This record gives sequence, structure tokens and C-alpha cells, in this order.
Amino acid sequence: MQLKTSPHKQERAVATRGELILAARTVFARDGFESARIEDIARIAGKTRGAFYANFSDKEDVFFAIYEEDVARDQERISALSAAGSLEERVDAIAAYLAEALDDRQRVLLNLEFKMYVIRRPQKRKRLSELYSEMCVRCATTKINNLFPELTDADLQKRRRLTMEVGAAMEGLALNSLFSPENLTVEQRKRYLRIASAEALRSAQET
Amino acid sequence: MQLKTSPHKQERAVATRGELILAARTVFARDGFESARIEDIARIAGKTRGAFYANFSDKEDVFFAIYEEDVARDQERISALSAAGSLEERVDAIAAYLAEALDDRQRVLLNLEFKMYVIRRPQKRKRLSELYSEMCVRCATTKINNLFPELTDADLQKRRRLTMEVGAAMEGLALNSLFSPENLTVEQRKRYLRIASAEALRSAQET
Amino acid sequence: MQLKTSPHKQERAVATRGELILAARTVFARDGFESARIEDIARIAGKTRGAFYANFSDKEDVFFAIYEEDVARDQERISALSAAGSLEERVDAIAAYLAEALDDRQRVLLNLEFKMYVIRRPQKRKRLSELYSEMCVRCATTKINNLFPELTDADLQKRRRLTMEVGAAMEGLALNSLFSPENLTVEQRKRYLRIASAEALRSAQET
Amino acid sequence: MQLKTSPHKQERAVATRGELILAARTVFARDGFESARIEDIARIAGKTRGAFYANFSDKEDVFFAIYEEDVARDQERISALSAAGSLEERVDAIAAYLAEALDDRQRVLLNLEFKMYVIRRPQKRKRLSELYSEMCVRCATTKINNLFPELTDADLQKRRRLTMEVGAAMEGLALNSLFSPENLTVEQRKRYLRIASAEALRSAQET
DNA sequence: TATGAATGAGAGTTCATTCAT
DNA sequence: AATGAATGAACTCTCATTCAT
Repeated sequence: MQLKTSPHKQERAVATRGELILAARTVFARDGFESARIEDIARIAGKTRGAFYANFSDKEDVFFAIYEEDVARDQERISALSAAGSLEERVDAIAAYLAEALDDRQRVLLNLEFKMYVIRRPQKRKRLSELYSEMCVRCATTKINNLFPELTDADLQKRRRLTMEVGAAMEGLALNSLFSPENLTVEQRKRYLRIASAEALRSAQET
Repeated sequence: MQLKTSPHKQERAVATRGELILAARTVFARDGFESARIEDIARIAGKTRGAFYANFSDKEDVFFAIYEEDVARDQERISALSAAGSLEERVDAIAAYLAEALDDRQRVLLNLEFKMYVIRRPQKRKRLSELYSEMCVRCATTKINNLFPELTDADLQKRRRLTMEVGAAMEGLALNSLFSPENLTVEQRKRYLRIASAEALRSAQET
Repeated sequence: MQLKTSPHKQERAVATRGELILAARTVFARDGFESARIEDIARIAGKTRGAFYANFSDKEDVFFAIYEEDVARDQERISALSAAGSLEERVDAIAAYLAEALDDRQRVLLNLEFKMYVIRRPQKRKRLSELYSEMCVRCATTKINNLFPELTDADLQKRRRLTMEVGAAMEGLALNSLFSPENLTVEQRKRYLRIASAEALRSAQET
Repeated sequence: MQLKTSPHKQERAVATRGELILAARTVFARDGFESARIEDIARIAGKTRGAFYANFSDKEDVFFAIYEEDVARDQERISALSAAGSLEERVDAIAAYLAEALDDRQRVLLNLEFKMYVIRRPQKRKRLSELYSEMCVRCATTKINNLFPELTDADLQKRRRLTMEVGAAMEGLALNSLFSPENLTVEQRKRYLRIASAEALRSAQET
């Protein structure tokens, strides 16, 4: 009943989990949650189904683990954005980050998948409450807002709107440029992103 | 095996098909394409699986039939929009139509589902080519543009952009307000819609 | 939505269900509930797993269906026993019936299996309440007691004891003669049955 | 890799084995052989699966080890019963021992489980032959018979019958009082035990 | 056209068992 | 002797689809 196990084992276990999550990203993005097969995830990770179930309770479990990773990563990256420079420059910095995120096909598809999943299973929100509040935090109260001291604390609601609106619109553009690249180019998306950000920011400063 | 008082066979068949499509909308919107069960569709339509397979070759078949119906319906409705009035008024008319469409949860979910389906199965595009070109038409070359004679035929590309960009952004907003209604209200979406439409239109008129 | 289906289909469905139950008896008796494989049941019935699941919700479902059939059958048979003749003759009739039941290896094993199942899952009793009360009825208040008008209604408790005790003892003998036929022969069981029945009856008649 | 203060390796190994067997009793009695999970056994013993496989070759192996322990224990205890006193007193002593055994739910369930196991796997008898003959010895040729010098050696068969019949009947009563305690109380079982023992003994003395 | 019994491939999940440490 | 990560066979159950009627 020793809880201390050899470092090798622990390392191996962590590595396996990481490989499985990585593989799961590929498969969920490629096939969608429903069509994703555990066996595919395991095989891509170079493991078997058994290894999968040793690390996750079920398919939903990895799915959420991916989301957790993404939330953590985004928060870190956004925190790292510089708060220095003119308003213009800071808008640029965020726009660049968003543009990068939107260029990541896998990331966009996983986000869409996750949102559809939650929309269809409102009862899962309870279990997701932690993740969900993290997401809200990420959207509204993270460092992103510190980038804009022009918006006082009293404007929390507005900052939320700002973030959500621009993010949402961009997601729609990303989805549709995957759906129909001929009609909605990456260039257009970038242009729109700049316009929308500026507009949203401007409107948030009103009143 | 007497047929009762019901009308001609053909009429009944058409009615059955319609009822099945209606039921399929409900089920696809509720469960998503993969999780949708043929039996549920049939039951909601008051039929059995047999009736389903008498009318559609498979699950994908109804799915596309729904899309066809939607494309046709949108074209009709948009054609019916008045081309009279000031630019402002015409923007209003379209915005009102879009707002209505975005308020229809089922419609939004079906659209998302369809797009995800196509994104994941690029090879299906060939089979979808007819539908797909219809969709492009709907997006760019339909009567919607006739509403704006200010934009000359030479600006076809710009008109495309106009439609796609605004539509895509709105879809993103719709998705996210389903995902997180607390953070993105219908009111916000409507406000954003007006701003984005005007901006897009303005940018389309440049040069 | 006609509920009336062709007689052929109905007949076929009923026949299939019957064949599956029959096969399930064989498999449950041979392998026990846990080890019984649905596929074996289906194959022995000449069907596939799908047919099984069209007729039963799960493994437990057939298991209980078998029990229901057995309860019904026993009640019928016992009702048919003649209430005429001397006490001796009536004891003989019941003893003969019990002896027959105990000679049926499959029946004994299924009964044991069912009892073990319930013992280990007390929470299942709620769902089993109907079956369970039927069983009690079968044990205590059925026609079996009418065979012995010597025991007045006031002695219901005693009649219960009579039935349960003898039945239980016999089940133990049946189990052990399956377990160790060399040490406990059928002959012995029959002799013991007569003795125990008479003794139980005698003791039941005592004040 | 220093070994702590614990005693010799061998002693630890014996202790581990004992703890595992103890845990296995709990789990087999609770879940049955098929449903019993090695992991549960190990966890209850405060060990891991590895410890289990270091001590037993497989699940069947512990199962039989339990049986061996039980056989040994019963023989010891029965040997310890006093052969002094009147016939009546000696019957009482044995009846008391049986009553105690039947009150032990775990013991009863394990016994039933073991018997069902063997009934279903006649081929296993070969491997079980040692155990099996031990069991027969326990049933017929142990000290239990020495308690009754009234029964001469010539009556070995009868003594066997005596033991088996009463034991079997009692097991049936025990099973059914677990299955349906409302209908078959412990009191009844005890009463029946006395009657059956006396009757069996009497019949063994005949001729 | 419509029925619904039946098929059977396929997926998720469990768990006895192995093996490197 | 003991650990626990990993294996992989086996099993239950689901459901799109077929087909005789």
C-alpha cells in the first residue's frame, strides 16, 4: 500500500495520459464527438483501449480533459500579452492572438464540438460548472481586460459583452471559412476581425 | 386490403414524406446527426421505420432533404423582401429577417449541424454539389443583392463578402448565445447585427 | 400506425419469444446467470442477438420471464391436483409432483440461480414485488392448501411453514444430489421427501 | 530497498495470503464467483492486484483455497465435539454446531457458490479430487460418526446417508431463509433441524 | 406504400491477467 | 514479494438497414 511508486511508473503514466489526450484531439476534431472511436484514439496514441480506460472514465472524460487543457492554455497565453503600448497596439496584440487561434483548424473544430455538446445536454452543465465558470472567467475577468484600463471596473458587463461578441462573431467566421473557404477567405476574416474588435471596443467605451 | 377514404396514393406519399422531414428536423436539431435515430424520426412522424425507408434511402438522405427545403424557403422569403425604400430601410428589412432566423433555435442548430457534417466529409461535397451551388447562390447571387442596386454587378465579389461575413458572424453569435445565454443575450445579438450589417455594407461600397 | 398486423407476423413474434426463452433456460441452467452469453441464447434459438434484444430489454429480463413462466406453470399444475382421497393419498400426490420437479435438473438449477440472484440483489426485490408476491402465493395460499381441508383457515401460518419447510429441505437435497450424486441418491431423496412431508404435515396439525 | 522492521519474508507472505483469502471470502459471498473482481479482493485486503497474483495463480485458485480452509476447520471443530453423554445430548451437540454454521450467512453463501461451481464444471472434479475426497471424508468418515458408536461400522452407508440428508435439507432451509426470511424464520429452521436429525438418526438405526 | 421482425456490424466498457520495475 | 500500467479478449447493447409480407 505504498503510495510512493517508482518515478518511472509515474512518469510513464503521465506521458501516456498526455499522448492519449493528444490523440483524442486529433480524433475528436476529425470525426466529432459521437463518431470518435476510443480504439482510434488509443491506436493513434500507440496504446490499446485498456490504456485509455486506465486513464479516463469514458469518452466524455477525455473530452472534458481537453477542454480543461485549452482553458488553462488560453488563460496563460492571454495573461502573457503585453499591457503596454497604445490602445491601437493592444488591440493589435489581441487580434493577432485571436487570428492565430482561428487559424488552428483543430482548435476551432474542438471548440465548436464542445459547444454543441453542451447545448444539447443542458443537464451536463451542473457537472461542468467548474469548467464553465473557468470559461466565463476566461471570457470576462482575465487579464484580457487588464489590457484595457480605459474600461473601468464599473464596466465589467461591457467588457464581457466586448469579449463575447467579438469572440462569437469570429467563431462564426471561422466555422464558415472551414465550411466554404471559397466564399470566406482567411484574409476576409482577418479584416473583419479588426473592424469588429475596434467597433466593439468603441461601443464599450460609450456612455 | 382496402384503402380507406384517404386521397390518392401519391398525395399520401407526399404527405408522409413531409411529416417525416418535419420529424427529422426535430430530431436532428435535438440530438445531432450522429445521435439521431431513425426510429425516433419515424415515431414522431407517427410512422414506422419502414415508411422512412420507403421515402429516403438513408439517414443522410433526409438530412440533405431538410437542407434543400431550407435553401428553397430562404430564397423565397428573401425574394419577397421589398426592394423599395431607403438604404436604411432595406438594411432594416434584411436585419429583421436575419434576426428572425437567428431566433429559431432549431434552424440555427440544423445549420450548424449541416456545416459540421460537410466540413468533416469533404468527399461528400461532390454529391452535394448541386445543393452546394444552391447554397452559394443563396449566399451571394440571390435576390438579396437586388435589394441593393447601389452595388453594381461588377461588385459581385464584394456582395458575396458582405453576405457571407455578416451571416457568418451572426451564426457565431447565435451559437454562442445558445451555449451561454447568460453571457450573450438576444438583445446584444440584435444590436451587433445592426452594427455589423451597416459596417459590412459600408465597406462594400468603398472604392 | 395500424396496431393490427398480419397474423403471420404476430405468430412469428410470439414463436420467436418462446424459442428464445426456451434457449435461455438451457443456457442459464448450464452456465448460470453471470456466465450466460446472450449470443449463446440467440444461437440456440436459431436467431441472432438482434432478435434477442427485440424481445427482451436485457439479460435480466429473460431471466425474470422464465421465472414468470415457471410460477404460472406450477400454479396450474398444483391447481390440477386432485383434492379427493385420503390424507395419505393427497400427500402422495403432492410428493409425486415435488419428486418430478426435483428430478428436473434444469428446473432445480434455474430455481437455485434465481434465488441466489435475489439474495445478492435485495434492491431488486422492489421490481420483483409482483413476481415475488406471486411466489408467496404459490408457496402458501394456492390450491395446494385446499388439498388439506384438515388445516383450517386459522392455520395459514402453519400451512406456510409446511410448504416452505418441505420445499426448502427438498431443494437442499436436490442441490446436493446434483453436487454429489454418489453420496445422495435419487432414491434417498424420495424417501426423505415422504418422511419430511408426513412429519411436516403432522406437526402442522398439532395445535 | 531496505526491508523495514517487519518479520521474516516468509511470515509476511503467509500473512498476506491469509488477508487475501479473508477478503476473498467477503467478495465471493457478496458477489458470487463470476462477479467477484480480483481488484476488490485485493483492495479489501489492503493490497494490490500484484500481491494477489503473487499468492494465487488465478481466481479459481483462491476459491479452492477457501474451500480447503473450510474443510479443515469443520473437521477440527467436529473432532472437538464430545463423544460423551446420551444419544440425545450428542444429537444436541451436533445440531448446535449445524445451527451455528447455518446462521453464518457468509459460510452458507460460499458453500452454495462452491457447489454450483462444481455442478457446472464436472470436468473440474478431476482437479478437485483431493478436495473432493476430503469433503466426502468430512461428510461420512470423520469423527462425527464416532459420536455415534450405536451405528456400527457395517452401517457406513447409512451414516453417510444420515449426514448427507440432514446436511442437505438444512442447506436448503438456509438458502430459502436467506431468500425469503419472512416465510422461513430462523426459529423454524432450528425446529426443523431437531426433527430432521432425530428422524434421520432413527431411520439409520432401523434394520 | 408501409410494416416490423430480424440482421449483424460495431462501439463502449470491463476485467482477468501479464510484465517490467 | 509487491506494484500498477498495460493488454486484449470477451461481452453487452445499439441501431442503421434489409426483407418477407
